[in-house]
Amino acid sequence: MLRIGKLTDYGLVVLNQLALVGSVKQSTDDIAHATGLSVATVRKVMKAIVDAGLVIAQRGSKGGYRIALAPSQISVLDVVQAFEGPISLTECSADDSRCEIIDSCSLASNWTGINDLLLRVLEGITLDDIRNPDVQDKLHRDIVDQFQRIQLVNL
Amino acid sequence: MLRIGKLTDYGLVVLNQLALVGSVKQSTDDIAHATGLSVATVRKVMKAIVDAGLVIAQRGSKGGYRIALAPSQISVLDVVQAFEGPISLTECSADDSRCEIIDSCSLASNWTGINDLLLRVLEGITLDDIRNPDVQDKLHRDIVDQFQRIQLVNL
DNA sequence: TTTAATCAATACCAAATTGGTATTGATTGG
DNA sequence: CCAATCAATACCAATTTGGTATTGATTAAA
Repeated sequence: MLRIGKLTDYGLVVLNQLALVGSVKQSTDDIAHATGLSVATVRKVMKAIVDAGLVIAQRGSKGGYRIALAPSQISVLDVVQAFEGPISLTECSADDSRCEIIDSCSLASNWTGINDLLLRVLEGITLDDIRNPDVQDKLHRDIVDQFQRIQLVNL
Repeated sequence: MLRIGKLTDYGLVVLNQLALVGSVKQSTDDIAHATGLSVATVRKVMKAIVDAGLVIAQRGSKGGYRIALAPSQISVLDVVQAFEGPISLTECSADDSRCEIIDSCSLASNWTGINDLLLRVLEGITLDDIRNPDVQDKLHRDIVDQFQRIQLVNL
């Protein structure tokens, strides 16, 4: 299900912080300090984004975290999926489950379509866009404009 | 938070059923039968879509439900909001709450932007589109095309 | 006016999820 | 070897969700 919990938000905050310092490694404590999050929570956040390959961890003394990709290469979808797992709006649009509502299950494919649509939108917004409000605003306006035009065509 | 639970899915299924029979009233039992949902669950579903004004209820003997608007006038956003309430992706983008993470709270506005974007997408898809796969597919393709073009512009 | 059909409101409960924290173990540089 | 650091897990309280049941209000019709 497409759901954005606090952890996802924290993830973006942490990635923003890591992007800020570039290739300088930062320890859990450093990150906790910089973001205002608790150390324990940061640890949980780090696990998700390390597992997702967005951040590189180095263990041991003088270890720490650094961002794995350029901010322009990290999409909001990447972050969301790192925390929420593979996103599907409904159970119907998930891979494994089968719908028990026999008669109306034709709707399932539609949720899937809507799901894809939202994923693409999230995929098109990068960490870089988010860190630069101007670019993000522009992106937003453009999409809205385009979308309204599309609506008209389909009336 | 934008989350689509089973009830929302059921809501769409029920609305689809009501759209199918047009202005003919249907009782809770009728709907339960037609959709395969339990009567108790249908009642819960009906409350949400009646409260949202998407369906008109008539009490008493020979009462029942009928759809309140043309399917082309009901958006997926309407249905989602009927069940999930006002949608905001994160608590940060909700009206009342304030973010405790002082340093990085500038990100909040970005979630709001992303949120708006997703809402517009959902707003642009109607019950009619969903019931007609062709139209929905076309809508989907168009948006994706447009979106990719926008991405290129912003590289 | 009584009755049966029907929706409305609410309350309840079990299960799953989420946010948050703590503990113990593995790795690494000095 | 040791101190710093990440990894893995386990835990818990609080909330949310799905699902059901119960009681009350309304209405048409006999």
